[in-house]
Amino acid sequence: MAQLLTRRSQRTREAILRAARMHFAADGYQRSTIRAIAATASIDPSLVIRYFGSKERLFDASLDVDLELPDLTGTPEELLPQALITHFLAPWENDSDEGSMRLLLRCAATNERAAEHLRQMLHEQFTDSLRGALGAERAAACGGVLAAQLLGVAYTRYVLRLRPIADLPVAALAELVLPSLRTVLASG
Amino acid sequence: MAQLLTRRSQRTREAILRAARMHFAADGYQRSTIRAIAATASIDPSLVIRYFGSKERLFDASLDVDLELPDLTGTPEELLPQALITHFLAPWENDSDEGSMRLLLRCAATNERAAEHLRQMLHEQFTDSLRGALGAERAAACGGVLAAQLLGVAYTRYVLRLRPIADLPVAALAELVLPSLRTVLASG
DNA sequence: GTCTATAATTCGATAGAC
DNA sequence: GTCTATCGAATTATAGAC
Repeated sequence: MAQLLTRRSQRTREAILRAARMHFAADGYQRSTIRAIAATASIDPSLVIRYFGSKERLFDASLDVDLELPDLTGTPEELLPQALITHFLAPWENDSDEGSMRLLLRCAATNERAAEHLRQMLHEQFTDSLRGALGAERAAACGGVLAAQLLGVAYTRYVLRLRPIADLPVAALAELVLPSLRTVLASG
Repeated sequence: MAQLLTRRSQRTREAILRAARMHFAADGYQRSTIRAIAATASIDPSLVIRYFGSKERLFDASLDVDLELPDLTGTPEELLPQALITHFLAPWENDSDEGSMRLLLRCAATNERAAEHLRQMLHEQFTDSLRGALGAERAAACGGVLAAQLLGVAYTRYVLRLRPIADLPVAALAELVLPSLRTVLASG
């Protein structure tokens, strides 16, 4: 009995989180109202507060996502650019996940809390993943520019939706960006 | 007499616009309140409405900025990457201008009106400037990736403030990005 | 666990005195 | 042209019934 209620509350909690990510990703923090999030989740607005305490804590919970970069240790350097762009763009391309990644990039622009989250995620996951493939020294030399380029593609494609970058199939996009990534690795 | 009043109202109008750009650039559209903008401009909140009609029209006026890219027609191709990065980053580096450029990049992430403004500015000014130097065909082939890369640097440095890109002197940053820009021009 | 009702703020915008 | 006072709407968050 208690188990049933617990399961049900788990589902409610996840429904709230899913709806919150959708709204935060689409409209940013301020314009996303608890009422609208609750409506999307088909529950009462007061439940959002009951489950997450406040709008700000709900936002924090929504920001808790992963790049899910694989371990690149041992990847041959000529395959690294392709691996980087493929795995880096994957969480954005994959729409089964309702905008939890776009959320970070979008909100980091006007919300310091989200920005700190994104910086830390890039520092811990992206840079570390790179270090496994390139070693500490070269990863430090290349990491910044690589991050800027990949962030640029993501911002242009998923946030700003600027053509032609926003319209290309992901494979064509990768082809277009690969030469630059190779250059960075070669010159770093 | 009428002239004196007109000049004074001109100053007031400009003070409001300057304060608005500061707040919009720092906090985005929603979190920037008319009251706070008026306080920064040292005037009464109702004057903001009187001068600009509404918060939204004030926002539109704040978005009306220029990349001020020079005419690149005839620029030798080996000098083009350096010219691009220098002139593209200039309006962001120049802090005499109180964040009117950062405003665009930041707000475009969560405000469709700002996004449309930025897209149009890039389309009209950046792409056209490139067309003068490369011709229509090659400008179309290279423009997208170049825009993504430069936007990536700008987003990383001025909006996200991710190190090391955010901390580098602008000359060192240009050196770091130049190889990639050359590669794009060479492969486009 | 869920919902109704509402308290407490805060905001954009207006009316009118000076 | 500028300021005081305030309206009306929207928001987060809470209290308490069921």
